[in-house]
Amino acid sequence: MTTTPRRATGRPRGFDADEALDRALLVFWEQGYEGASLANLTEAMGISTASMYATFGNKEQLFRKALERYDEGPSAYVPLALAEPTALGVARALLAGTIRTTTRADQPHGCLGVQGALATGDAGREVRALLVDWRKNGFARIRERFERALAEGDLPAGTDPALLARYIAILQQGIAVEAAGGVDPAELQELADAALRNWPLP
Amino acid sequence: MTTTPRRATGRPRGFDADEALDRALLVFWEQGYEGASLANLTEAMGISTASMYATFGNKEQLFRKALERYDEGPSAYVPLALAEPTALGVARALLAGTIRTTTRADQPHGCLGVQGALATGDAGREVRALLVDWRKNGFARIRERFERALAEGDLPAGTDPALLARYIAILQQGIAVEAAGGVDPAELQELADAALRNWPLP
DNA sequence: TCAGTTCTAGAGCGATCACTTCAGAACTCG
DNA sequence: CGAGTTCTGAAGTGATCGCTCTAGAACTGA
Repeated sequence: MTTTPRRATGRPRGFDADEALDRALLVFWEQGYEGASLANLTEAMGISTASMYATFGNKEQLFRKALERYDEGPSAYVPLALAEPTALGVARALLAGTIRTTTRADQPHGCLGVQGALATGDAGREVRALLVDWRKNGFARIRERFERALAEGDLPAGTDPALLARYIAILQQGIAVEAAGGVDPAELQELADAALRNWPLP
Repeated sequence: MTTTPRRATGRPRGFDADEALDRALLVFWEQGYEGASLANLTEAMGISTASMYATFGNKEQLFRKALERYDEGPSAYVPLALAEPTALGVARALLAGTIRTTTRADQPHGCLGVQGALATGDAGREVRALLVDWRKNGFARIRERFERALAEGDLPAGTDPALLARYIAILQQGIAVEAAGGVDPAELQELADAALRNWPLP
């Protein structure tokens, strides 16, 4: 479904493509696009390189699909947060979701969209650009949500929605870097609370 | 001086070690530790691999020395900022310095201490840990400065210096990620001003 | 001048990189 | 059943990885 549409004929695939993708996601998340070798990936996925190429195309396309899984799974808190009724509620939910996702014990720490390919050599140039767009898109969705909040009177007149959105995005990314370094989630949550203490109320 | 003490005898080195290090720094900064290949590095440095190994040891030690150069050069604003007379002045100078350093047109965008090795494969594990320590140390210096400010009455009683330091560190790292994505420095400066608008004054 | 020392260009090391090939296994359909 | 299709394990592709070796160049001190 999320990968290749199955044909009715021929030898059936000997593995679950979505499950293999989830395992690849964990490898990319922890080691980054360039740091994750095909040997690492296929070993974690439990399949041969031939199966990987037949199913996913190549390493870059595997990463793109892993990023989509990241959106559907670990990053699924974002649309839920944006649906919160108030701008402050949105901000709170975004930061709490970021902290939860970047510090979970059973997952790599940090954010795939940040550490997946922040600086790369030539081989990673396109994936690097992909993640720049991914982060830009995240910012744009927050900005649009705050623009709506402003129009609805949920933010005081004169508030700059883009500036506020940039504030949240920067806090998210800063939190992701801290989380990658192993900082305690409780401390990050304390910080998130403090960072929203002077939120502009209508 | 910063590298190998010169002997009086033998064939003299045919290049300036510090200048070569500066060029290596730029490559690591842009491509990250794993993304920068020895071929990239030595080509930028203008020397052979044999000269690189004789002078700097190996790739990891080259990175460690490049990070020291980073502290002395692009990151030299930090001790100056910490020497500002007030806590608010410290915070302002740290954010302004971060923005300046991570967005200069003649340098790679972003921060070496963040994007040099945020997520790596096995080969980059030690450099990754090195940068975690580098960031931890940066945070600790800010925290200590704010503890002093609290003792001096430059921050209101009851203020948590560690929390405030974490706030600055997270803003710095978030700014670094945004800068790596090409965000306009003017917008980042606007954000920095806004983020300090509710600073706790004594 | 010449012995002693250090540096460097070029070739080359085994290992690993992303990726491909191919023979045969495992299925569906008629 | 056999024909047709698809998947997979193993072996192997050229390129590049970080790193080393060696011959000789370039210096100093005696």
